[in-house]
Amino acid sequence: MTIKDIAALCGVSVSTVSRVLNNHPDVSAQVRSRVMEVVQANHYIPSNSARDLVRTRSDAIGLVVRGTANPFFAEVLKTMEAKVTEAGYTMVLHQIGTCDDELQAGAMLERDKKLRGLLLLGGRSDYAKNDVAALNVPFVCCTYDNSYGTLGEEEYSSVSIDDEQEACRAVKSLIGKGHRRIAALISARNDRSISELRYGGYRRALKEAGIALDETLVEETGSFQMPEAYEAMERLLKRTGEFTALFAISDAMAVAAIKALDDAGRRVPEDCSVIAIDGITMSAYTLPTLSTLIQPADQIAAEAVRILVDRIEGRAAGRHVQVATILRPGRSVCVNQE
Amino acid sequence: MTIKDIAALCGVSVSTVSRVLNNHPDVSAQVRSRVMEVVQANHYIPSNSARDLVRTRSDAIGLVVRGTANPFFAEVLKTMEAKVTEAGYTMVLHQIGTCDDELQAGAMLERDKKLRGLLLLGGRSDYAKNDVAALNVPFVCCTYDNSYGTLGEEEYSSVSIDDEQEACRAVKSLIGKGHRRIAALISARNDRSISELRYGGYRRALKEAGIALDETLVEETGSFQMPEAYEAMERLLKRTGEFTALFAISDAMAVAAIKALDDAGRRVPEDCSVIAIDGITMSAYTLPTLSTLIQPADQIAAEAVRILVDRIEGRAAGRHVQVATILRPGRSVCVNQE
DNA sequence: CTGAAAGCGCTAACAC
DNA sequence: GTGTTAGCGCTTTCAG
Repeated sequence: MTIKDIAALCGVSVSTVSRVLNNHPDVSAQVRSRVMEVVQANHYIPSNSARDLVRTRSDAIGLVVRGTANPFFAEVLKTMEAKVTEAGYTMVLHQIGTCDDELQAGAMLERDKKLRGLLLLGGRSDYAKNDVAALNVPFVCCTYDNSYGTLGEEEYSSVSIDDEQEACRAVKSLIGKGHRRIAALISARNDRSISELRYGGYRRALKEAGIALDETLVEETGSFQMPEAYEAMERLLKRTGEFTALFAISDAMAVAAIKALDDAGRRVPEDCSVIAIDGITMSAYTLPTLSTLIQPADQIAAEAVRILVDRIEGRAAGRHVQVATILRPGRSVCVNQE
Repeated sequence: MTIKDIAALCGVSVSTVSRVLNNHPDVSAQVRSRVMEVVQANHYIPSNSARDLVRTRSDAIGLVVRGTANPFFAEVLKTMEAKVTEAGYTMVLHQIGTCDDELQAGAMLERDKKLRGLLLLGGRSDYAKNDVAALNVPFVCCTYDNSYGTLGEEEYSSVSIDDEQEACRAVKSLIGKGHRRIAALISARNDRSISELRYGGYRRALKEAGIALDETLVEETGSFQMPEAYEAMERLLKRTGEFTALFAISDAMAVAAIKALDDAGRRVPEDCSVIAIDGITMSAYTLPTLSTLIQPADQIAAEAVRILVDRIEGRAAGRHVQVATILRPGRSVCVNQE
């Protein structure tokens, strides 16, 4: 069933049907309702392929989300959609796996949907010039920047927290409570991304407090998932129990770690304080509720859309915003009782 | 940059470029490598719109996921993708919000991507004949069926748990532990879907045990989210504390309820046992770990793909599979101690 | 092995 | 207010 069939069924031309379908004003009410009738009756749906192909320009902003599982992204996504609409654009969402390439996905979307701009939610922090050359519209990296890449400041935009700084802050808050033997649960020491950055913050906090780094207190999970975090914590506990606090680089990892501690007979926070970074909804409802530095999802989303729209409309060049986290005090941290 | 530009740049025709791009064998190695070179250098990406438009048939199976937030779906999705590939098809994923219409989204996808079949993950349980008339390929409803609809058995396929039966089983397990005053945390009494079905199972379990239904022990959350579940639990606790166990229709709701109970000074399971249905990863890592009936994600996914492929290849008519849940014993249930 | 040409279904001028 | 028609970028016969 094509627009041609509908036109024939109605005894009008394809352009008239097209006009009705696209809410153009210059169609008589009579013809309009007749066309709508036939469209409904035949369950006719216009082909987006054909539409996208013929349209030379759109008001669409693309959003490529890398990592469906990340619950934090769901919250950002919601606000982004609202802000994009508010700015008079439409949003095209595209989710990809953690293993997929967000730049390639973005380039594809740009091509197909004739995007005006691109929002990248989660991605690599090591873009080279040639990587982003595939993109011909402004883009904003959300929740990450280009710490390990070779892009110039002007060549991209970003909105994120200062991962190194915030991790440092989290660990220092532990130190402030009298903890000196602080374990770290990270994804990987050198993932050229979030984990590496936050691990760097952990190391700096220790250093600035005059505490020597003890690598036996650091465990890598290899992922951001709960099962792997639980297992990593088991390994750590098997190796050494000599710590009074734990810094986890994400909420989900922290929650799994608390369970591992509990299973090993160590109470949280009495026997081990736990702090993390993220601030997802879930960790506010687990017991004990998690103390964490929350990434302000709404602010990140709003800022990202604002920057992108400004760029699209020619009001700005590459801009980089770092938003501050907010401490959400839970019940997982207490003063060192040793 | 179009295929024409690439052709011009290479000094060949568009058909040759097309052949290279689609891995057709009849192109000389020399020309092939030259074309690839130019494609890479120019970051050329073929237009999917144009491709989809011209292609009359594909090997694609569409997957429409309704409700990004649902962590259970993420697990099903993964297995589905593997099984679809294994069967020699490609998968096209499309995520929509809880408020969107999965049939419309599916019809659109079918049209655009020339689908051979459709997998619907999460959806309404009350389709009428006219609703599904928009679909021209076989489809399988996953995690739900048509309990409240008017479809004939032959008109669709489904893979799900028996929500009423499993809820009944969950509540009976509570009764078996000596509980008689059992509260229920549901989404809505009459959502014509999961919540209504599971609430029905709750009522039947009570009835068959000779326990009168006490509506004051039933609270509606209006959603499946944790904050709403927490608040609903607060309302319930404010109204009455006279229950020794709680049945929640989902894991996430149960975890939030446990937190509400804890905040109200009631220990789980000592003061109140809690059981739910779902079996998401998260609830195995909260404290106390949740006792729940797990929906076997892998089995649902595998079964759904098998049914769909059978239908596509003409080996079967509408088929309906109900998979059994598996009890995952946690620490949230104990014998009634009153 | 390679090229020319016919559409896929639709929108948007441009006529009437 | 309505119809005619030229492409959008691509794949795919069909020739050579």
